[in-house]
Amino acid sequence: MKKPTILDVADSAGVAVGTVSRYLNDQRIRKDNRTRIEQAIADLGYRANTLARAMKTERTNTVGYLVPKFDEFNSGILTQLVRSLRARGYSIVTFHHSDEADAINEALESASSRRIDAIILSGTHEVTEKVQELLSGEQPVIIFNNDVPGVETDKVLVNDEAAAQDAVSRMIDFGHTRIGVVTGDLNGSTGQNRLQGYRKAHEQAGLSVDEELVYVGNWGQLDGYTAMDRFLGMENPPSAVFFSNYLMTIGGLDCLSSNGKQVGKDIDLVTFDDPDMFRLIPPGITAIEQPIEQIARHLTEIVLSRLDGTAPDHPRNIRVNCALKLRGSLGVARKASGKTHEDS
Amino acid sequence: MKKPTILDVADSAGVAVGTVSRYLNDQRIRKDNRTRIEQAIADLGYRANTLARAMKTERTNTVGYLVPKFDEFNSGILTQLVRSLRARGYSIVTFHHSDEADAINEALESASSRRIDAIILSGTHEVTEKVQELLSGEQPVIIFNNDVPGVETDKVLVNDEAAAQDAVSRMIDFGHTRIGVVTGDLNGSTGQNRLQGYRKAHEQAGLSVDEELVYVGNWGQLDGYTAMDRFLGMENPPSAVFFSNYLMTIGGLDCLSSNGKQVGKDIDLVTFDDPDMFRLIPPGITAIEQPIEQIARHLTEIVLSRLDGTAPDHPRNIRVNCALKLRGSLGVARKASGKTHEDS
DNA sequence: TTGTATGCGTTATCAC
DNA sequence: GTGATAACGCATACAA
Repeated sequence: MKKPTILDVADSAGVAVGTVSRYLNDQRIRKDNRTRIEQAIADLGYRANTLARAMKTERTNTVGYLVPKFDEFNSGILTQLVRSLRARGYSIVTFHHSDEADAINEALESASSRRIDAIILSGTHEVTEKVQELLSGEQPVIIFNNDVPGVETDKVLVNDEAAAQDAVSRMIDFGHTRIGVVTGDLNGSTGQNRLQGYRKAHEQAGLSVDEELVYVGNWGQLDGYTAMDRFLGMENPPSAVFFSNYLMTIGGLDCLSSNGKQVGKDIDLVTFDDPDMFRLIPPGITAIEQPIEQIARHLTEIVLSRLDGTAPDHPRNIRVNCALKLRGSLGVARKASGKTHEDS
Repeated sequence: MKKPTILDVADSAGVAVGTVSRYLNDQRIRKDNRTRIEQAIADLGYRANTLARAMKTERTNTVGYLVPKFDEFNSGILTQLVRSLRARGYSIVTFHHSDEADAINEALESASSRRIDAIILSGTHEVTEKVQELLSGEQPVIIFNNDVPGVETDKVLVNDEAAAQDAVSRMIDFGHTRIGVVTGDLNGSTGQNRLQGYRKAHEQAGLSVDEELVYVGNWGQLDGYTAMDRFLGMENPPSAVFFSNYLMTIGGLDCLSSNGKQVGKDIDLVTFDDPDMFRLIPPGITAIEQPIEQIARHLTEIVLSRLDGTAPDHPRNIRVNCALKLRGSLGVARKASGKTHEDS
């Protein structure tokens, strides 16, 4: 028993297919025809075939979402996007690539082959050429989180450098002069800029950076562990560490705990990303909170306006700010600073 | 400049469309034709139109993934699924419904209208009727995590009741007699079974359950906070609490921290779900670890076999076991039990 | 093995 | 407003 088509509906309602089609697309219809069509649809359990529609309209009402992994941040964005885009009739097809070039290519080809209407992606340097190819097509591409430099398209990024600089400056304010940094892949803007913020903070304070304290990882938990392990093994270890994302921070915390070191006492710690649990890990992890809702809102707005055709011709370039959540892991006890704004 | 079609490729290669089509579908082709077609495809940047193909083949190579929210558990499963299904040419379109009936219906209608080949869903009681409708169609439906009773289809579930019972029994072993429980929505099997495990453990130990200690929440962080707050306010508070998922645990931890209570000292705590950070929250949260990889593997295997047609006629019903990770939050210090296996 | 023709379920373009 | 009909891009049965 095959799925009913528009033709079955037309038969059952005693009208022509064109009329049914017009009904489905909210065009003017005689009232009695309308009721009979609705009846027929209900009787037959008819569901419009999106594929056939897409063939004519060149619109699949589908948006691609391509990220390196579904971590807390990307899942959070996805949650919002599914909701807000679904409200406008769009579905989201997801891809993740683990930063592997093959996976990225496969995903982009699949996306292209599926004729998705737009793609939202967290950039990687690997991505550049394929994205250029996409851009030469007619599908809007929106980049978030990790920039793909040299690509001219809509972007929603956080102010990585400024946020990192601000955070590290705070660490310096608290009296730290030897601050370790664990950053992610430097091929991406995120890794680069967060490290750059770390350097700028030092520069501004007239401190020089001991390159031994700069650890370049790849965003993974293990990287954080390894980095912290190296720091702890040093003759002159850092008194505080700045982590560029939460997964590496978890690794670092794991290492500290394995070595019996106490955060906020033996060593201070500040991190990019603020998952809920950081508040609960004593003495509270000082963290840079990325405004997930805000980012998702911008993405939604941009996607929809591009698809509506109401977007400006030039690519938009949005930078959102992050908030530093001061908590015990930046030794508040050690030096009672004037304002320590904590979330309630 | 429109996207090239199979016809353009055929022209450019000097062959007929049928030949190109056969090439695309890995059928036998004369060698020289093959090379010329490949050349043409490269020249034109041709990408097969999945939609048009799907209209003929009735296969979209798309699998739907419908969950209440993209939390750590569901995101973890999704990560694995995207990878393993992509390897077989399938893309995943995601939906989340926040347990709202409207959202569920919309998602299922969208899925149906998109002619996805199969759908993997974390059940809800709300889902029942619509799922039945789907099942009467030809799309395979695979249920995981939360059962939809009365629906006959493939299922991959964890042994909720046994795992909970085991965990609570351990708590009783440790000397607890007043154990609070915070469970999720009792309309779902997950909430029901985990609570049932709690009851069974009591029964088996000859303890009666004080119904005052049973808090029914809805899986959210706030529920955990509220529950713990109520427990703490009691005249005769529980000496330990069992949480049915990690989000509620976070809420509970938050409440404890706000009230200056120490886990593993003032109160013991065991939870379903084991996100990485639970190891790091002192003194370590004793947790029931769900085997995400294993679940995802089963789901993949079932989906693929259904789509291959190699699956048995009868629905499969898989139950996987969970591991209890004993940590400090179940007062090991208080009563040194014989075996306390901790992950290394 | 290859070319040709038909149809998949819609929408859009016509006359009516 | 409505009905008939030609596309959309591909796979496939059939003829060559």
